[in-house]
Amino acid sequence: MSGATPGDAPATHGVPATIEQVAAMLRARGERMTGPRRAVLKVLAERDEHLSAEAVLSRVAAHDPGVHRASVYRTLEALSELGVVQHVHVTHGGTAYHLVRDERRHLHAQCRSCGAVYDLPADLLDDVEADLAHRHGFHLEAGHVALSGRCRSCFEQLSS
Amino acid sequence: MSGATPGDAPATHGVPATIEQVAAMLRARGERMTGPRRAVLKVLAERDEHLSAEAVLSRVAAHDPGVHRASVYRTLEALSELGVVQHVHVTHGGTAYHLVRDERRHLHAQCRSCGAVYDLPADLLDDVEADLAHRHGFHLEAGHVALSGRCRSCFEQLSS
DNA sequence: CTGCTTGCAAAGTGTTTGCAGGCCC
DNA sequence: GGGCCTGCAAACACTTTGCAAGCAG
Repeated sequence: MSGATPGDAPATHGVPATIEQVAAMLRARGERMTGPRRAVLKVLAERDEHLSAEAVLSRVAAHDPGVHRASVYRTLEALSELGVVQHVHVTHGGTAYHLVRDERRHLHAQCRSCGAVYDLPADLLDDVEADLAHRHGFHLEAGHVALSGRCRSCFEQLSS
Repeated sequence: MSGATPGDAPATHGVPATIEQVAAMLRARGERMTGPRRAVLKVLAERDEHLSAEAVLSRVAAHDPGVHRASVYRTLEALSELGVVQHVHVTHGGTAYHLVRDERRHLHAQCRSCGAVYDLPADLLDDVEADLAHRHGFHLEAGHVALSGRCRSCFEQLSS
């Protein structure tokens, strides 16, 4: 028995619910759980938002100013490779990160005008994905970049 | 009568076929046709490729080393606003540019692994576009960012 | 103690901007 | 010859990297 909170599954794979589960996943690959990594996970878990690396940094820094920018970038990359974090490329300011949650799988759309990022149903592009795979051999990963366009209010503003 | 090549339409709007037509479109807005702009248009017309700003610069520089990087960026932006050039955001190295051609309207997909950009049928996302507009008020501009995924060969390489 | 991770600082990439002079129309 | 455009250089935002020390397991 480990020191995991009662009710936790061992979870050395799949979508983890606690920091200790992520720690186990890291150790299973010969990697380690550290202060900065814990801090980044906490920030991502606190809010269900799409945070830029810089936004993660400043929230981490609020509680622990010692954590360096480079460590945040390296942590986000490590957690992405683990499959615990997903990153989405957006056009405005780089890359957005969030925890992977089974219940919350979704796609992204970004407004070209105001930069806001919206969540879309996960299955929106399923048909297109199948079509691309069969007809072109291209394996779409639809969640990896935000679709671009105009949100309702920006669109109306353009017409007026 | 302007000095346009015989057979040219006046074209102060729509998709132009010659540099003089673009010049007319610029003048109609109080802007000007210049050496650097001509050079950029020539480079884009020579190849039906997706060129990065830096690639445009180096091809322009091959014939006219005096043209500055900043002018290429400003020209590409000016021509985009005119509607003569389209830009597509790709994840690897920034932004890709190409001339707008009615016959060649298309979407883009980029391989996450090798970075190659593929053209896709223009109507691929028409249904999704209509759906998003009606149900979410989001007006998709599907050609503005490249869809992401893995091309056939990179996908097969991952599985092996 | 082994070696994965960190903090630091510097470099890197792609792009933008302020300014004085130059050239289009 | 008015003012849009240019070349120049510096700044910009975001991200990556080499290195020696630090800490997890």
